[in-house]
Amino acid sequence: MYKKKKQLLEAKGWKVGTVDEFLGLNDEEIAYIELKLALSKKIRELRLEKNLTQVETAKLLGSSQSRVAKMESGDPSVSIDLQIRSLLALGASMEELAQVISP
Amino acid sequence: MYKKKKQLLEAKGWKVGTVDEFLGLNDEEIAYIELKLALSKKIRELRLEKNLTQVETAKLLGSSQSRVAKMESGDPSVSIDLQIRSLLALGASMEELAQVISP
DNA sequence: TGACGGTATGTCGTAACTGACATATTATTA
DNA sequence: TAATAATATGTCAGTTACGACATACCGTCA
Repeated sequence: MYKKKKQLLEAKGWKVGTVDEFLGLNDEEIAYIELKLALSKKIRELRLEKNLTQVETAKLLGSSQSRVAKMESGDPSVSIDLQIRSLLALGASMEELAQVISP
Repeated sequence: MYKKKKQLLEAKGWKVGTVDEFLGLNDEEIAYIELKLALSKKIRELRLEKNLTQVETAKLLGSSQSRVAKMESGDPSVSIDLQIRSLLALGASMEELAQVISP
């Protein structure tokens, strides 16, 4: 199974076992999850750019290390809302944000 | 008071009275609210493009008319997450989404 | 090997969001 | 004017997302 599909499923909170578990994910859901994963990567990217640990970043955001880890993995318990607020707090511009969504 | 500022404050859930209420909104918060308002407008735009009422749209989204109205007004009780999911459900592409964020 | 810094994973109580409903407001048309 | 359709506003109970904490995992360096 391709890595991207696996990530999609895992981000949805599913365990990957059989192939046809892909059924049940419609276009909107796939777009949503891909968006979340793209934001994940950008958060980690900005954090590393600034040479911050997850603990330091959590403090900066008023959050916790575990939640930062979840943000960066596209965990189902993390909303896109929080990801965007975090990116803005990390200094991302609107242009950068837009580029994450549509590179 | 300019309309945009008024919208910003109202979206934040504040009543507009005096000028210095603007204090307390930092850059990130302003960016967040502007983003929410931009998404609001796009939701209405797509809905009207499809000649849907809020009631019809609510049914399409599995939501309610009142929440659609709030989505379209950038109400503080509506998350960016819900706005994005709604836009995707209304058929918005990633490119459109990106353009909303950075026109 | 062990210790340590960084990250990942799981759980929990609380706060924020959500759909639903009631009701108010606005616009249009007879 | 009244009636009707569309939208806006307010509230609330159920759900979800949140920060916090504990603990597990992983790499690196002594």
